[in-house]
Amino acid sequence: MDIKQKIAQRIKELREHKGLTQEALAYKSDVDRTYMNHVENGKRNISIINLEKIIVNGLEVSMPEFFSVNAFSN
Amino acid sequence: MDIKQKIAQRIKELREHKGLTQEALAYKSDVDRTYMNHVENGKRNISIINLEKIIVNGLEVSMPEFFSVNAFSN
DNA sequence: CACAAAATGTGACTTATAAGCAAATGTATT
DNA sequence: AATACATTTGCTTATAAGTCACATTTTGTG
Repeated sequence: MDIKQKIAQRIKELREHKGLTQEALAYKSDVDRTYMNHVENGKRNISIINLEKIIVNGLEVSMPEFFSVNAFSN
Repeated sequence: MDIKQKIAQRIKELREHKGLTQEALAYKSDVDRTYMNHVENGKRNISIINLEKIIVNGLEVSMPEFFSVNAFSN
């Protein structure tokens, strides 16, 4: 699986764990709802600045926590 | 410190630990030597695909290892 | 069930900017 | 001063960011 899809999956996993809609997460992350949807479907080669906004502001986890061994090894 | 600079620092740290030049790392990562330099100086908002190439192909570490707690928490 | 309302997904498009590269300069190291 | 490594500027091209209109799917309520 490619990195865009791993990112996508991880975002979705953490978003659902927090009980947020894509729209709510987008709002917290300060990105467009449809952009959030694209990312969560592995359709965007996101830049590190936008990714960090989603991780830190939106999902409220640390970078190491987002890129956990379980989610990203292999 | 912003995320670009954290990435920059972490790349430099791991590159030097492996005893590679910027040029050698660039070659392994399949990016331009000057681009590698820009990234390592925190001047580029790198995309996740290029970042992964540098981490996995160039530095030969996993994503979780790159984004270790020590390097990225706070 | 039916059918609204909420949530998610899609494709296409413009604008902003990342990617890539060349040429030249800077900075040691021998 | 020659070699190796790092840095900088400036430019073009490729593509990420951002948004819209609309479609589809899922969920809650009578």
